Amino acid sequence: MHDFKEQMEILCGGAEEVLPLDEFKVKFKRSIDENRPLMVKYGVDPTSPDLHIGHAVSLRKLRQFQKMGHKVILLIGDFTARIGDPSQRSVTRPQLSEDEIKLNAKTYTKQAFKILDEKATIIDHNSRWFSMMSFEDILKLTANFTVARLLERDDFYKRYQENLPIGLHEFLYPVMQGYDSVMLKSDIELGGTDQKFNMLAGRNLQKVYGQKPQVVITMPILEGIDGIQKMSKSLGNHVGLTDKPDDMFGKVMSIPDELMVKYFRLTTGLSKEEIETIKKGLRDGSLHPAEIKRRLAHEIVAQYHGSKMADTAEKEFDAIFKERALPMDIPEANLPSELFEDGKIWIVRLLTYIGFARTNGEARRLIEQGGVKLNNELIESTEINVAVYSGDILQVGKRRFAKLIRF
RNA sequence: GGGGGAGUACCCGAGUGGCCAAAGGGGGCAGACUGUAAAUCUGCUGGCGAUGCCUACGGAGGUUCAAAUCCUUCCUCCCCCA
Repeated sequence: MHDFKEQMEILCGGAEEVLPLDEFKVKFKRSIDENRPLMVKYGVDPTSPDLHIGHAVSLRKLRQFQKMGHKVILLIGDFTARIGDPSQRSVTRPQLSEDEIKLNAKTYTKQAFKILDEKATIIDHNSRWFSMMSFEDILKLTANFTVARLLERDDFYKRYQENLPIGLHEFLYPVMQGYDSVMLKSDIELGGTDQKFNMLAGRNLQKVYGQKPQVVITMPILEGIDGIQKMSKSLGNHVGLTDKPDDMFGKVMSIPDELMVKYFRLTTGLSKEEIETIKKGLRDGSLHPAEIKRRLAHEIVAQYHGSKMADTAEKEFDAIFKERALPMDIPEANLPSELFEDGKIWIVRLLTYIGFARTNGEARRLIEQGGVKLNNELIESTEINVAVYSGDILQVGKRRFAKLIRF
C-alpha cells in the first residue's frame, strides 16, 4: 500500500478541483484511521447508455478510489430521466419510459464495469426517494435555496443576463442532485466540471440536514475527437468504450495534436513523469507527434481490448493510411442481378444502391471530385455503366470500401 | 392581462418584390499536401438519368406578369411591463 501522501496525489491527479482540499485530507485520513471506506457518489444520466472515453475519465478516477478500498455509489438518475431534461435548446428530448430507462441503466452499468470493480460498487436509483415525495416535501426542500443563490451558477447567470429562458424545473436540478447526496450520505461526489454547482448544492443541503458535507471533486471535460466540443455521442465526436479496436485506433489518431497531452493525462494510466517526458519531447521536437499519437491510440485501445488487439489495430491503420492498402475486412455489398442490364450498372446507381451516396446528386459529386474508385481505378465520368464481378472492390474517399457480390 | 420581437437549408445567420436554390460562417464530404482520419490549402454541399423540370425560407390562403420579401389568418417560440 502506498503512503498517505502518495495516495492523495494519485486521487487528486488529473482532477480539476478538489473542494475543499483540506477537508478531503481530513476525511481521507480519518477513513484510514478508522478503517472505514469512503462513500464516493457518482451520478449517472441513463438517457444515453453508450459510454465513451470521456465518461471513462471519471470512471477511472472512481476506480482509483476503489483500488484503495473505498466504495463507489453509482446513482442512476432514473427519476430525472423520466421527466426528461429539456435544458438548453429547444430540442425536446423524448421522455423515456421506465423500461427504456431500465434497459439504458443496464447497458450503462455493464459498460461501466469494464472500468469499475463491481464488488466495490453500490448501485442506487434516485426514484427511490423522489417518487415518494409530496409537493409539501418539495416545497420544504426548495425553501433551503434562494433564487440569488441559484443564479450564481454561471450557466444560469449567463442566460439570465442575456435574457435567455431558464425553466423553473431547471432550477430544481441542483436541488435534486443535492438531495441525492443527502439521501446517500456521500462523503465525496465526483463529476465533470459542468456539475460543480450541483455538487456544491449537495454540500449545502447536507449541512442543513446535519450531515458532514461531501467533498466535491471535479474532473475536466474531455473534448471529442473534433478537438472543440465536449465529447458526446450525439455530436458524433466520441470514442465509444465498445468501439471496435480498429475504429478506436483510427478515431484517436484523428484528434488534433494539441489535445494529445490532455488525452494521455485523462484517458491513460501513464504516470505523471511519463506524461511530462512526452510533453517536453513534443515541445522541443525530439519526439515525433505522429509517433506519440500512435502510442496514445495504442494505450487507449489496449485498455479496452487488450494489447494484442491494439497491435493489430495499429498495423491495420498503417496498412490503410500509410501504404494505402485495402483493409482486412471489407464489408460486402450484395447486388441482385435485376440491377444489371447487359451485365452493367450505371455507376451513380451503384453508389446509391450500396449507400455510399444518399442521392444521385451526391454520387455525381463524389465522382466529379475524383473520390470514387472501382478496383483501384478512378471513375472519371458520371455517365458510364460499369461491369461488376463478384469480388470487385468499390472505394469512396479514403476509407469507405465495399466488396461487391453479385447474386 | 397589456405591449413588443422572432421563425430562412444539417446548425448559426444575411436577405424587405425580379439579378434567389437563397450571402457569410460552422459542420459534413471530396481532392491536394503529409506525420494520421492533425494542421493547412482548394473544391463541393436541395431533388431528378438533368443545358431543363420539380420541391423549398413556420402552416394555410391571397395580391402580383413575378413573393423568403407585400396582405390575411393560423401555429410555435421569446422578451418587456403588470
